[in-house]
Amino acid sequence: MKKSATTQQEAHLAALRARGERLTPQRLMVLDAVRELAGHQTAEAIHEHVRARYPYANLATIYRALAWLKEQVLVSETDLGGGQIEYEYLGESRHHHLVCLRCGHQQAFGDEVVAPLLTTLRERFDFEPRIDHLAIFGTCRHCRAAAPAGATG
Amino acid sequence: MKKSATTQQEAHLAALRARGERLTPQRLMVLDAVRELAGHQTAEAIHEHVRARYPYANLATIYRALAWLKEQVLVSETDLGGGQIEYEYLGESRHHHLVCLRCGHQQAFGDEVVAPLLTTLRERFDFEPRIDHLAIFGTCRHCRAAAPAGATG
DNA sequence: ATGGGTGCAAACGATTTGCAACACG
DNA sequence: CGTGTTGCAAATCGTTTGCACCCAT
Repeated sequence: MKKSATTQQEAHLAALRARGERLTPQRLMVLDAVRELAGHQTAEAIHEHVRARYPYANLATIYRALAWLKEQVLVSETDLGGGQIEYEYLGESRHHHLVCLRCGHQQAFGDEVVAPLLTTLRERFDFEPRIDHLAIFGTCRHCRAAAPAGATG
Repeated sequence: MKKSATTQQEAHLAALRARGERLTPQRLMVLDAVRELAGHQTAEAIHEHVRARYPYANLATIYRALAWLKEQVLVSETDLGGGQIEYEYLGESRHHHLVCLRCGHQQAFGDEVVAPLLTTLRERFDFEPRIDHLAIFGTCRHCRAAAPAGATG
């Protein structure tokens, strides 16, 4: 019997309130935006989305809300090297991405693929990893087929 | 019979020359700097190091040389989130780092720990990963012991 | 001569911050 | 009521770029 994502979410938010954290409208709007947009989003894209309903929304506030949401493990922050940081909603299930260096194609994969690595790190180094999102660069299947190995750039 | 790192290096450089790549003094100096400094270094630190011998060295050139060295897989680029990109010499053996979110402590670990993950990605997604350096954040053994789990920030 | 590399200085632009007014708990 | 948050605008600062000159091929 698995609770729905929404219920889970509500519980999470309630816990935050109980901890005395401030769930301001702006923060909630940013959370909604990240959830609705889905996938990696830039601060600016999130800003636009929020602006649609709340025109006074300020970019600085978006950044501050995202930083806070990241602390609360509700949002992940990833730098795909595009000069802009990307944010993503963290639902119940973590997932990661394979990014092709040639064509830019992105493919998601589940957290279970990374789980063994995490276990190893815990056992061998007594280190508790906190991997919210992993971006692994390389060459996708299409580009592998299209060109001989070796060249990466 | 394993060749020395230096010989290996020379072979690599010779191969570049053969390919028609330009091994300018500046690029060589940057390569040396990264190798001598060891560990993650910022562009500025590398700049300082090179400057000691070649006062005319320019930051912009350092950046351009680093970008080139990265393409040649002689140097890795990592963003540890400190607002500055860090560069590291890529010797024969890859290694990665565990970074503690609390105390900032860094611990290196060998590529063999990551190897199984790479294999999985290859087999399951036909994706050829190119992981020059991985920075995994989390809580180190000391901080784990010092404080109860849960809190990450 | 020709294409690329370098030095210099100026531009860039995503993110951060100071401050006063304001809202939440 | 007091501490934390927001909005606004300006600052920050690591990195990139335009351009003229120089080098190696």
